[in-house]
Amino acid sequence: MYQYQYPHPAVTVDCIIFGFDGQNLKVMLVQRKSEPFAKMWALPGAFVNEDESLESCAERVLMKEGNISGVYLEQLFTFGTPSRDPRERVISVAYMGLVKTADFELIAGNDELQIEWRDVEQVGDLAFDHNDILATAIQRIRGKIRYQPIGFELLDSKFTLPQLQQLYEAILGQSLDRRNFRKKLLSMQILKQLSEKQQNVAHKAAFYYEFDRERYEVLMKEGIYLELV
Amino acid sequence: MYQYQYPHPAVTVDCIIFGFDGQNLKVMLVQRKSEPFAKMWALPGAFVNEDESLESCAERVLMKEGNISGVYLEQLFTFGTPSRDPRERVISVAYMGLVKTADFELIAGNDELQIEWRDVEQVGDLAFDHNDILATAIQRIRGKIRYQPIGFELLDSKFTLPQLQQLYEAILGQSLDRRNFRKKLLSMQILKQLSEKQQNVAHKAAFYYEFDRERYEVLMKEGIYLELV
DNA sequence: CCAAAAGTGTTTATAGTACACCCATGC
DNA sequence: GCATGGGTGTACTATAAACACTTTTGG
Repeated sequence: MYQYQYPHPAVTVDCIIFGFDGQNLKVMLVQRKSEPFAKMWALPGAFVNEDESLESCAERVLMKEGNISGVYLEQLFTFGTPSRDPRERVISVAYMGLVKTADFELIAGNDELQIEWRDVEQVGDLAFDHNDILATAIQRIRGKIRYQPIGFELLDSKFTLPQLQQLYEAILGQSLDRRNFRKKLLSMQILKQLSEKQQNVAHKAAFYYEFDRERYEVLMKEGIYLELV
Repeated sequence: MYQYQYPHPAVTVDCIIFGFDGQNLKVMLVQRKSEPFAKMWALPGAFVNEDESLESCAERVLMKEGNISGVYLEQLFTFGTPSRDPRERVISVAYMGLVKTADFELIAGNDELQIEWRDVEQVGDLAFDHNDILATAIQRIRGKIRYQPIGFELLDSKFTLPQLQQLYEAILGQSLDRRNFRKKLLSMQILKQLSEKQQNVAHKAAFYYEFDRERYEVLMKEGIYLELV
């Protein structure tokens, strides 16, 4: 038993993990085994341990659900409505993660019946206030992808420009002009073209590119403001 | 005594309240009466009550320190490094507030020796990790003022364009061209010019303007993206 | 040779930037 | 009449937006 002089809320970290399958933006969901909200789908999360930072807690969740580490993570928002959990006062710090789905091995935790990637447009009613959390995350990724090179976190390290454009279109929910998209992305010089091309495609093969992180860091140090789309 | 089966951290809300004195951007600081960090300056804050939302807690802090309500508040970030408070694990949800200093009556709380507006450039060492929190807030306001009409929250409802420009220059830490600044702000049509002018100034009197909130909301509904500076 | 998707340039419109002089007011 | 700060317009540059045809590949 843990005793305190004043009431202390429980604190969890809930994770919105976005992935991309080449067509649509996906989010990782788990199906709860126990009450409250048994059998409902929810965002993966964990209670924060006593000596663990919030970010480490998010990393622990990723390790638990998919045996993965070292991915892009950012704090999203903290949800603290007193009634958001029927058991007790629970404050949830939400983290947004961007991963390559291929690197992830989905492993349902002990409290979970299933785990899966779900299209962000086909998420039904989630447990707790997780629909609100997801909505906040979608808003964040839509805003951020325009001026920070976070899209690359969702693709393999080698990707074609049409794949990158498809990702932007899926996230923004609108189509973009191919010529203008290429012109803009290439003009910032944060992409390295490889000599390698796509193989076995029934049309002209696209070149692969890589994100040039060093070049990007140089631009950031110079205080250059990117507007990617 | 409050008992829990698992350890629960304490949760506080700390507030970064920005004000503007016509020249420089100010932040509200309180001087701590007791340990830890006795006599040091800190951001005003409070422990979150059991049945209070995070936002209500921030509002309570504002009411306590300055008997004010109904001001602009937004959640900034949650700071949760395990060692950030030497007493016990304390997670702090930071809120940023923008106020008109004239509306505020500074009232030192029971735990506080003093309370004052301090120039953001002249804040020394603060208690806890409050220098980090302040740095995050300055970054946020600098980013946000470029595309959201939050500057008006720091000025009287009637203001002149040179006053508004002075505010932008203070926040961004750079000077702006007067003609271009006026052109841009006026072109978005979110300012209403009043017939009234400045009085008793030893130079040409400037016209007063008001922020046109209804017009702004219409623009937002149309999905128009403003870039104010 | 056909279908499918990749690659490519130019023109036009819009927005940003740089810059200097006259005007109104109080003392 | 002088010092102080308010108000204004134009030319130039850079960026954004619109738009159609040719190329490569597998089947």
